[in-house]
Amino acid sequence: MAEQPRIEASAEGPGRYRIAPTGDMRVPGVVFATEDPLPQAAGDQALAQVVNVAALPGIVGASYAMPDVHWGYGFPIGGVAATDVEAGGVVSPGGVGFDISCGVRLLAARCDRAELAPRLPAVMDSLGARIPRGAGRGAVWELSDSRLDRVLAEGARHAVDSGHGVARDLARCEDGGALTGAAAGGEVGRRARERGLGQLGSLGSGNHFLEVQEVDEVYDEAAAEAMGVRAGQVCVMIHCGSRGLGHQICTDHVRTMDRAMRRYGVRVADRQLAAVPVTSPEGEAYLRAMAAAANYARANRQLLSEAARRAFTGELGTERGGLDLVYDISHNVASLETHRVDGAPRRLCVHRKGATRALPPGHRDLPPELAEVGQPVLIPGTMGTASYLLTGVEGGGAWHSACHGAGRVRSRHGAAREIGGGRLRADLESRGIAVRGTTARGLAEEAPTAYKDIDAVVAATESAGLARRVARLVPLGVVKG
DNA sequence: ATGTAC
Repeated sequence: MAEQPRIEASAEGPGRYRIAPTGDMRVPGVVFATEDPLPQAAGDQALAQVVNVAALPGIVGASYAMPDVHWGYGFPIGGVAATDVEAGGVVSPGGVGFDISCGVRLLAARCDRAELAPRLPAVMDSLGARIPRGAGRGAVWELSDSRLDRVLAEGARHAVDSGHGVARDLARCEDGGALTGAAAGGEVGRRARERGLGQLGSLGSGNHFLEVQEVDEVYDEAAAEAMGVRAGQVCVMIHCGSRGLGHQICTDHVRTMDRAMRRYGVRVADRQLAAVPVTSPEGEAYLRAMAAAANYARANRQLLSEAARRAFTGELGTERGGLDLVYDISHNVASLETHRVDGAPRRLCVHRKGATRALPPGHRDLPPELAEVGQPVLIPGTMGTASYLLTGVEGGGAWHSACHGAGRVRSRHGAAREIGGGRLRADLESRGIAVRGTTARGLAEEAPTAYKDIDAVVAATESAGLARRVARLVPLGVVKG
């Protein structure tokens, strides 16, 4: 176990802690938190990982940690790191995570809680029957090889073009629903493709979910209205990623980089930080494969949205059951962005792993209808707890990034030992939250006690000036992966 | 997160 690094309050403002550069660190560590900046889990090495990331070739600014930071593979989950592409900056699959483009989508229903209430059990049953979940195969849309190619290249756009959604959906997806520059060749290996064929339109497992929610509180009426949500409204939130395809791509490219690193003279503090220069053939190949997996994840959330729409319209009719996309955003991805560094614009490879992009009002990457309010930032809560809709703010730190969720503080095993799934289900149902899917063990592993308090994480994110609250959502029903 | 171990 590495020694816990020294961390101190930052002079740059409230809600910030700093790890001064020592040893091989090229930049400081910056941890955003209101109090107790140390991750709570016993043996959690997240801060040591913040230090390791600070030593990556080409890193600029700082090695950042969001308020929900916890221990991950190589990089901490809740970590943000940018490298200077033209100054030998590296790209690392560990800085994106195994679940490439894991993310969240929020849809707004055309009804309120009271209108839905009599039909909620039937809607939940229909969702339970329509939403593939759990490990392994199961898909809303079984793909042929050529269809998979289109999904990898065009993401949610191909799903919509094929009748799975409406054109307006794409305007409300980050990057218009498709990252450009996705792999056209062997960067996505045969095993990754095989795993992807049978999983498009599926939740997966762990903390992934589809929830029916109610808008519990609105903090900014104007922003909420621009985004298409209002108090009392029913919403659907989907949290999932690129399933086995993204996992296999990460595995394959970590192995390739682990072998290639020496050739580029890249030395890292932890083998799990395997990295190569962004401009190297291996770096470019990873970014193309990552984009393909990101497109798969976006199409995955699009297909699940369609399944949810069928469940809602089936029970509520085509008018009341309509689901309008609020936004779709990833929290596990690297992107090439231009930012000012020491006063000059630089091309950066920004790794966000368990961190959400949070563009401020007026940013040119926003669609016109969101230009005034900023980028919607979707923060999924833990089962049975609140979720949040935030928006990016001017001057947001960490290259315009925010948190991504509550952040685990107890292992799956530890969580399951603490509370039985049966009791948890009874607790949820006694609070009027319908649960469909998963096993007792699956429920117990995701117990709210295994996570930080989402309200506190979001408050810390806001007070650190990373993003601000637009609305809070609470669950009415959950379909667990 | 993950055909929860190559």
